[in-house]
Amino acid sequence: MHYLLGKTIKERRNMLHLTQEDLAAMAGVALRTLKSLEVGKGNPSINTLQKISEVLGMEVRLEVRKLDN
Amino acid sequence: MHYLLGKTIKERRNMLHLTQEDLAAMAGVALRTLKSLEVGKGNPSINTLQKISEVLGMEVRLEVRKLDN
DNA sequence: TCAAAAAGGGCATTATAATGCACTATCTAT
DNA sequence: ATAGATAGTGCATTATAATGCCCTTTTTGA
Repeated sequence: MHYLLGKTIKERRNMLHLTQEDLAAMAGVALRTLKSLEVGKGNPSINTLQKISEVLGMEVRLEVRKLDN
Repeated sequence: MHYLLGKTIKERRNMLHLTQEDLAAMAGVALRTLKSLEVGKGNPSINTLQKISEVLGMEVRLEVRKLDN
């Protein structure tokens, strides 16, 4: 269901040359959690998402949908 | 912690003239869940957030942080 | 090649989000 | 002012996210 989310995280992580282990440690989330997330499994809380996003220099935003797609 | 998130949801909901009961029903989440979320309590999953965002014509996005704030 | 590193997954446990219920507080029209 | 509608909260329960352990698969550098 959140395949795109995991894909985004994985791509950004690779772009920064971080391993899953690096990112998980830096973000303060369990490696197992990050692994699952990246392959699109699970339904992360925004806490988890934000901790990871922080390290990736990204942010979770809630915004009005742009017209069209 | 997610005070801003709840505030955003509440503002958008009022803008659309929906009650918490309306929104919760339309989004398919428990009223209790929405209430807590709007006052900044809890740590919603992105599923919950997305269901609510959908009804509000909003979306949860993960994007690279803009330079500065 | 092939050994080490990195990624992916099964499963049990723990922490906590989601929910229901019942109540109180606040807002809103009359 | 006051009744009904809407919003906020405490607490117990249920569903599930987060985690740890351990093993398999895939990738990568020498």
